[in-house]
Amino acid sequence: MVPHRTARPARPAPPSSRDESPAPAHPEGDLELDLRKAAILTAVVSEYIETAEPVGSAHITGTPGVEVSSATVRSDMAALERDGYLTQPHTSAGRIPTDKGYRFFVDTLATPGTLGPAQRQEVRRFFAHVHGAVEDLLGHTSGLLANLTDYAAVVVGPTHETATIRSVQLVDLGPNLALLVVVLSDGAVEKRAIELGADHAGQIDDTVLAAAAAHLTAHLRGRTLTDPGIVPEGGDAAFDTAVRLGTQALGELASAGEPENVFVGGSSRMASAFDAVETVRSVLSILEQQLVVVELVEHILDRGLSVAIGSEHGFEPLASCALVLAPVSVDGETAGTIGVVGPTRMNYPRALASVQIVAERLGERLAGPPADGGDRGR
Amino acid sequence: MVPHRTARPARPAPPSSRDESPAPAHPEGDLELDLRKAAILTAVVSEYIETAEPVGSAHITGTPGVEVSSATVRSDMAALERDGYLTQPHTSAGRIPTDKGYRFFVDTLATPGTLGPAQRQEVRRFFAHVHGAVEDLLGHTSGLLANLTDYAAVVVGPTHETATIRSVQLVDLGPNLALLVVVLSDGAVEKRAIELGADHAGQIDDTVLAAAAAHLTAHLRGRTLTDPGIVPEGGDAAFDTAVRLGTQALGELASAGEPENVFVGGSSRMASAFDAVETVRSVLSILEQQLVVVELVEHILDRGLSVAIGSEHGFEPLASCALVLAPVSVDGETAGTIGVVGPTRMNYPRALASVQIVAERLGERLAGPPADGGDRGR
DNA sequence: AGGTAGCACTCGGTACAATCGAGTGCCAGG
DNA sequence: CCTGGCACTCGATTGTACCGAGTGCTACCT
Repeated sequence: MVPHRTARPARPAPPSSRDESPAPAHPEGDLELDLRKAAILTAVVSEYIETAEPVGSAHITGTPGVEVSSATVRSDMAALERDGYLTQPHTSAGRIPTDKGYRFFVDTLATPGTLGPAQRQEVRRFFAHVHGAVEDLLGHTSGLLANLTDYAAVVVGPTHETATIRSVQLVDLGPNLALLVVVLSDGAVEKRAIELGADHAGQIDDTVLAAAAAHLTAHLRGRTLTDPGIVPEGGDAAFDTAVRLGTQALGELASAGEPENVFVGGSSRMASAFDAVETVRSVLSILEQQLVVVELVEHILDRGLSVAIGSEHGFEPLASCALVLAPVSVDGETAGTIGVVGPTRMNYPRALASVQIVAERLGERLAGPPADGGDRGR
Repeated sequence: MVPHRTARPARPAPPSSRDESPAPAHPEGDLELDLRKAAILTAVVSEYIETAEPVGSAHITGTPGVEVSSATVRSDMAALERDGYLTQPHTSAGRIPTDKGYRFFVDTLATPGTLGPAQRQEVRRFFAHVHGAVEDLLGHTSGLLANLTDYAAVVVGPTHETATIRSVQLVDLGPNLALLVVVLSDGAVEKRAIELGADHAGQIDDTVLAAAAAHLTAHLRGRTLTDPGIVPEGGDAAFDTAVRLGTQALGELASAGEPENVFVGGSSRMASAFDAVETVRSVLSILEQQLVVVELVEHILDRGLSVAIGSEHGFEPLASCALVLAPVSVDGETAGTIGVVGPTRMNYPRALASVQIVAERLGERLAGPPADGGDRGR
């Protein structure tokens, strides 16, 4: 129920890195961070997320849990740096968090953050007013999420792998051209053009197409696209040809690398997220490759993470990015994923809160279209 | 056949701006540019497109048509500046072209430029290998065009306004849910979910749906989505309900602001096109709003332009951009538009050449799917 | 022992002046 | 009408000094 806490094993720190630590064996957390160190680290991360500037020891004295002098903070910061939670861009500058530092911050986050009333309102209005096909809904959702978080948002729709065929239709489109239209149980509609070829010209008319379509529907209903089974022939020549062409088109459709409906919204926001133009360009170009995005998202989820920070996802071109993901569940089943992509110094609390609430609402919406009438949900 | 030459009236210069000109009445072109001035302007534009730096008088002495000293060039440049073709970023800097300067450059361009063999090869390979539905083809085409030009590319597919209905189908999707699937004559497939409502539960089964669909098809075939006409009722209650719900969904479908299938590719390339991050951000955010893009493109075409430079399109947020467009014609009819969006200092020759060839090939492809077999076209 | 105050040190950023040089406008002379 | 020459402009570059935020270390305090 708390998707931002990642399912990583309890001991993230490699044991070999501790022998340097001057800290004595505390009675409390074994090799977890000192309470104060934790507070300091949290403060540094928060501050850096906000200001994007290296934060010095003096800046965080006085924040809750850090009622000590700057000198003490300094020594703790040095320790945190030794342990890999912080870095210095250069000597005599403040510290900035490492990926590991962000990780700690996210993992110890008490609450995923809450949205402001304006944001909540936006979400409510969105789901009250949005309409149209599922594809459009998903597309617009990516826009919503981008708006809420001010980062790029991705929405990966459900794959049709488990969806079964509900109907097959063949529509005449003119000379020698027909269209195969397949409706799947999840409401998706796939289509593919079929060339009849000059040799069957005239033989295959509307009647034949309709008969062949009925035949295909009868035999394919309930099967999946990827494993349609075999459709027997058994009519006259024209009929069999139509069936054969239809089956063939169906096969091509299944193998034609489904686009895995994925929507990336708000990528323009990456422009302000980084200062180096080259970084912006490369990140944008990654986001354009929807296939890569899908793979990345699935790779991250496979590893059991819902937040992947910088190097954690192991995808070099996005090393300066973090992803916050959440599955969308419909009736208990996972029906896609949504998430945001931002700089590693992203506002995690807000991102987590936004992703969580949108995932939830989207799930509800996908489960049952809006109860007509009262649109002031919940 | 030469789409880059715009259809603007012959005399772009307002007559009032000439009385300042010290140049005597030339016997040749009345108030067209001096031959040498034209050469100089062209040289400045070319140079600036290449280097992105203000070009000084000395840089272009010696280029064809400009066999004079730098001093002469200077005085001509001053005149060109007075006439609004060039500007100086600041005193004692070189000149950069104004929108009007680019316009002249484009209008007097002898040839739209030719692509390198590598590019030609890329186009050929693309159209030889691409496959799948029209939507995918258009989407990939935007990627191709972005690759060729190194700018963002837009592909606007044909609207379905004139397409007629070929088939209407109603598919049962589970409890109280059905799907309306409409196939149009241009091969497009539209769909919309229909809620049957609890009160008809059980009454409307597969058989009723099929009958209603056949009824709808019979009466709607050949009509357009926007003007479907009236479908008579005339069966039992369940049948009529199904027909009514279907008609209603059809109406919603038509009015539900068709997404006007539009594809924007390669927007990441805008990151390198401008130096100001803010410009990048705003341009990208425009490109994300497909509706705006479509309107802009149509607005430009309506004005008879195929190249819109900076202020010419009158769209403030893209004032620093130029668009190069070309219609895609299929069997003599316009079936969409493709184009590129880049900085005003874009490589017009290459952009024009790329847009032209891709538009042509895309048209051919849309007219008739690939002649199976020999894919070494033309 | 852990925290603190103090201190020397580092080093990026800024401010300022000097200089450079690309480029201009103008003018007198071919 | 073009050209060479010249004074001038002004952004960019370089060098220098300096400021100050921030650090690490150590002696000292509780």
